[in-house]
Amino acid sequence: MTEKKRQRRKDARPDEIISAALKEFAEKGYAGTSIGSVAKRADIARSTVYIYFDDKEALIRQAFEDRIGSVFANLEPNAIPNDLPFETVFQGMLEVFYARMTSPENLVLFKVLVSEGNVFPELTAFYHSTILKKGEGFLSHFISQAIEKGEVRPEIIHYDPKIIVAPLIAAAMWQLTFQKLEPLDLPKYIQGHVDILMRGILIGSK
Amino acid sequence: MTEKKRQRRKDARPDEIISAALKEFAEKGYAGTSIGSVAKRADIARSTVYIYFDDKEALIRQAFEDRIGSVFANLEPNAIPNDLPFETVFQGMLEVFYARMTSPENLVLFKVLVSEGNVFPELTAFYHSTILKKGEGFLSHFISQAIEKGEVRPEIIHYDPKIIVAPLIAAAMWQLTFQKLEPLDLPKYIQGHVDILMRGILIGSK
DNA sequence: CGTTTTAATGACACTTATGTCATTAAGGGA
DNA sequence: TCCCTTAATGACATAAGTGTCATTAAAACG
Repeated sequence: MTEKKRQRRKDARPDEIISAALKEFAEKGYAGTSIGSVAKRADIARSTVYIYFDDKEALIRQAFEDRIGSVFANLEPNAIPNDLPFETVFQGMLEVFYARMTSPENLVLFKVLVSEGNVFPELTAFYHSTILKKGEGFLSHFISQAIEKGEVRPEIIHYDPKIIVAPLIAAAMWQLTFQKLEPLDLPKYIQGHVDILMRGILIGSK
Repeated sequence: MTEKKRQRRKDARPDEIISAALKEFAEKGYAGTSIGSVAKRADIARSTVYIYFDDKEALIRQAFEDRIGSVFANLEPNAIPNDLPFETVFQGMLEVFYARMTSPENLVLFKVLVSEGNVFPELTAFYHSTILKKGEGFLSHFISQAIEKGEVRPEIIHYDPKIIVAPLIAAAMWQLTFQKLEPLDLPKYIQGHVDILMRGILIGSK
């Protein structure tokens, strides 16, 4: 059996606890997770958790604040290359979005959001403004550029931009719920998304 | 205050309890709901619930079995009119799907599924085979017909059919989570879905 | 090396939920 | 109308989780 020795690591603890918590949340859901199980997973005493977090609510709050950034980190609207055809750039962009949205890291947050959105409206609002609005802004900007350059039908700007990325949201949803049962063939799925969408929004069909 | 009098209603109880449970689940989530709160909502004693259901798990199981049917009830592939243009029929079909998928009844099941899918894999499997596979089959059949009639590009059959209805799943997802914050303009959303999709999959663009 | 600080712990009191069961009374049949 | 079946209830025992606090010991410091 592994001998245990107390360790004092004030700085590292919070992050370790959050990581452990997110793993638990992914498995049992937020409401189904006890502080005790988080502590066990982090390999510390239950009461130690209370040194760093007031309660489970503070834990999920902090988790959102800490981890939500990674989803859209390092995405700069200005970084979009202006000389390549829309379709090429768009596909590249989508691939990044898909990878990030379907990452285990983001899927947990997503899952907690769906389950506990009613209970913690601030989390919903936070995710909405941080991830979705940012993504939507990024997307709109990008589409506008393409319209100006005459590549995309101008009417498109009047549609709900969510339509454009709906398959992305659906994919996250799907992976979250049915991955084990029938995992998505993501590259193929993306290809379908891009093909149909491009024909749907580009000026002049192939 | 309302005077209470015991009532013996063996036949009606199970359904009343399930209804109360689903309302609770919608508000607090499955894991966050106690048998006590369900009983209170159904206006009966807590122990009465145990007469009809072994435990909370039995309750959600029964709820799925009872209520899942309504989503795709009365949908017959053969009932699809064969003489109207694909776009017209498809839009009509989508409208029905949207209405059913975003109904509160279905959204609760959906929510429970996302939150508790890991904990109760059978529920996931049940929903998958009952709702999704059925919907997918229905859709594929419909698309095939349209391809045969020369209305839809034949390549479409090779795509993941989920792409076609992804905006539908995304819409359910959205309503479930962000309805209060930023409700979908469903008719407009559907219009966007249909427009882009039709241009994307029909033979010859407008 | 001895002292001091404080992170970490285990035990305690408390709250909330579960599942069972003997008791009660609704209401249909004789 | 009275009785008898059994649906419904309230009370009980048990289990699981919460948050607090005095005690312990790691490790930084002089």
